[in-house]
Amino acid sequence: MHKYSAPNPTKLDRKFYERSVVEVARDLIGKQLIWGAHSGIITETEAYSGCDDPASHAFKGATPRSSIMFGPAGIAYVYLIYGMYNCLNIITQPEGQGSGVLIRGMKLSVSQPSGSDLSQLNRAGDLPNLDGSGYLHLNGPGKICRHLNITREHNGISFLDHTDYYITEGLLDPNITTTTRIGITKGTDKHWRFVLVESIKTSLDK
DNA sequence: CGCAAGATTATT
DNA sequence: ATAATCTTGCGA
Repeated sequence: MHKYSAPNPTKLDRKFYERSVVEVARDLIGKQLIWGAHSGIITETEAYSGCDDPASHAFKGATPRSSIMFGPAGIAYVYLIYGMYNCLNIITQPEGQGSGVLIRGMKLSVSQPSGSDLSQLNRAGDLPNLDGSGYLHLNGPGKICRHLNITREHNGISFLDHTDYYITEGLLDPNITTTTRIGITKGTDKHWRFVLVESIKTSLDK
């Protein structure tokens, strides 16, 4: 059984996001993401650093697209990949450094399961729920944005000063593993992918 | 201005 | 394995 932080958890603040991108990526695992009417536990992240990371959009410096990565921490960076999927990132580190965390997986709270959601709801052995309802495991950055209706229109919104877009405390003591990052051809040596162990699919899952 | 590559996903 | 689909950034 998981332990959750106390009710009325505090919103993660600028100091949290301003740290090293790898630390922030790791520490976002198990946190609760609030996105409008949606909320869920973050289960998978990847760190993308700046000029030292060839896989990062910030590698070659600020471009029209990547300049947001060099801005202040705690800001959403949403980009389109392969012409059809959006990806949500959160900018980290002090201004001018160019880095961000890709949100790759989450357990979305589903209080009124219906239709196609029903067949995908996770059941036995899964994370317990905050409110007694179900979780939908969104494993993949494109799936998250599709389900939560996150688009490039949200590029630049702040997680620090909105009442309906923010991240709070979640699991008290999450088990986290690291692997190399997914879907990239450069920077494959860095183990900057973080996964909540309890969310890893096993043969016992349905 | 043309073009290749891309932090993905669903399907075969 | 591969198609789908279009933006971005680079080089000419």
